[in-house]
Amino acid sequence: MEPHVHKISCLDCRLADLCLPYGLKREEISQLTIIVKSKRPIGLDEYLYKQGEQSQSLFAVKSGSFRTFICDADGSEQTIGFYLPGELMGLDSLHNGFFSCYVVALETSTVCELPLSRLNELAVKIPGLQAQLMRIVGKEIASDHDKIVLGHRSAQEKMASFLLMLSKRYHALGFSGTEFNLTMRRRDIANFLGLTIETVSRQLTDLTKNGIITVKQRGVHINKLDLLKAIVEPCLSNQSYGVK
Amino acid sequence: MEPHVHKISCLDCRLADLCLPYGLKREEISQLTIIVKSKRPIGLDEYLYKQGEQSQSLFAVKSGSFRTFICDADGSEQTIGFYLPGELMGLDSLHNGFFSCYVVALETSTVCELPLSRLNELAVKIPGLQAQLMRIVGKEIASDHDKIVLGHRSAQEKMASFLLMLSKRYHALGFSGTEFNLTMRRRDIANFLGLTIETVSRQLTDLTKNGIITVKQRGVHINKLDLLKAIVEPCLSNQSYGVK
DNA sequence: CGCTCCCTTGAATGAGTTCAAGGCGCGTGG
DNA sequence: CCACGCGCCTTGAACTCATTCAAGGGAGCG
Repeated sequence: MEPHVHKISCLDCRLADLCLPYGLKREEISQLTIIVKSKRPIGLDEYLYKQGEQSQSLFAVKSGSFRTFICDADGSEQTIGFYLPGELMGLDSLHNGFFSCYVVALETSTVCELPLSRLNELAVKIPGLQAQLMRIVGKEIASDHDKIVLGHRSAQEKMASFLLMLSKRYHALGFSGTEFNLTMRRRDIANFLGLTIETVSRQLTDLTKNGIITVKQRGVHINKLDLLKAIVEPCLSNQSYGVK
Repeated sequence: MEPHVHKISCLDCRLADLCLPYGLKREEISQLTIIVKSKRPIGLDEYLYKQGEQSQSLFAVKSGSFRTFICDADGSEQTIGFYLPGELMGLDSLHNGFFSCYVVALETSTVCELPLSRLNELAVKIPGLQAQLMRIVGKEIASDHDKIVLGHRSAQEKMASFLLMLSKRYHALGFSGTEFNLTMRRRDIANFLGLTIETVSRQLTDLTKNGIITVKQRGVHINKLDLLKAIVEPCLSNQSYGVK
């Protein structure tokens, strides 16, 4: 028996305002819903797509989380980032139609598939959709710039930034911004931040000793958000100009 | 007397194939030309736009070169990248309508201004323009990913990558890929790569001692392109899948 | 229970920074 | 035309932060 894939309309999706439908009229969202393909859940360590594959679609995270990384010539991974619900994956493929990254699930996760051909058709008809797509793309670029800057910072600043980045994103999703689970392994964090596992571990220990956070396995509790922000402060660009 | 600004049509521009007009029909390029505003030249160290300013336009480099950077809370600069002719600046502002970077000229340079309102109108009418805009945006994202990865590399690899990146881009512009001038200062290179000026200097010296390059002031000659590539090799993602 | 994977901790090493000094090229003004 | 001064770049030596190497603890699972 075929597993039944329950299709949720973008109209009912609680992530709509963080995702493509933001700013669209009900009627327009209905049209968007039509082109969205639901996929079966992606399991832990399962690939959503691979570097070099031809891209037919973009993907929005419906639930769970993903890690995206590039593979070097010698086969070693370079984690580029993490995706949480509401975020759009596959934008890198707009360049030439091929994915330039791997995307792998950090837990059992679900996605909405957006076939590019149909998305482009619709974007021409719905200017608001085009606009939102551009906003999302611009956000991706701005966030990549933050990552570039972060790469030049100390281990402590990297670690603090990483935690704050997650805190903000979980908060925006309506979850707690001070208590959440790290769905990625330490080595993923280390690889993402350009540090070793040992350094990540030591940084977490230091933050714990200072009473700023409490860590229990993958679980993190931020006790002193202000102190965490104070660590990151000097490397923050003043870029909160009217952010949505 | 008003300085006369000579307007060159995109039809005649030798950069057209590297810029927005790529893939458009002659008729469509004419329409694009109409919305392009020529601006007076930008002088050395002059700003094209600043972080926090409202964005009305994107800008294409017509001649010269630019540096883009973010300012920290404490006022220190973080160079994000460099722009050469044919490249599009201001994509980061698509996020929320405000520039998240500064852009400053590294030499006397000229740009084409593309008012966003008119560009968006036109993109709806010309699907090919929309497509090319998306390709450019995707390229920006892919190149940002390369920069993130580069941030985790050794000083030698960073330096070699930087030179190769310039080599490729100059070559694509029809200039020599093995002999060119660095239009940026050492401190800009250092800041971009997340190194100190001293380290950049030492790396250049090392490459010179190995006979790989010859440096005279801002002038660089790559003697052994293959050796330079060999240094970068291990950090290259296999991402030349059908690149234009 | 014993394996494996994940994470932590400690000590030695090293790449890149910091600090300090000096050289080179270029514009300015005598 | 030369002298001076300033910015830009290079070089050397000491230091430091993160890495590397090595060992051990703890959770989850067959």
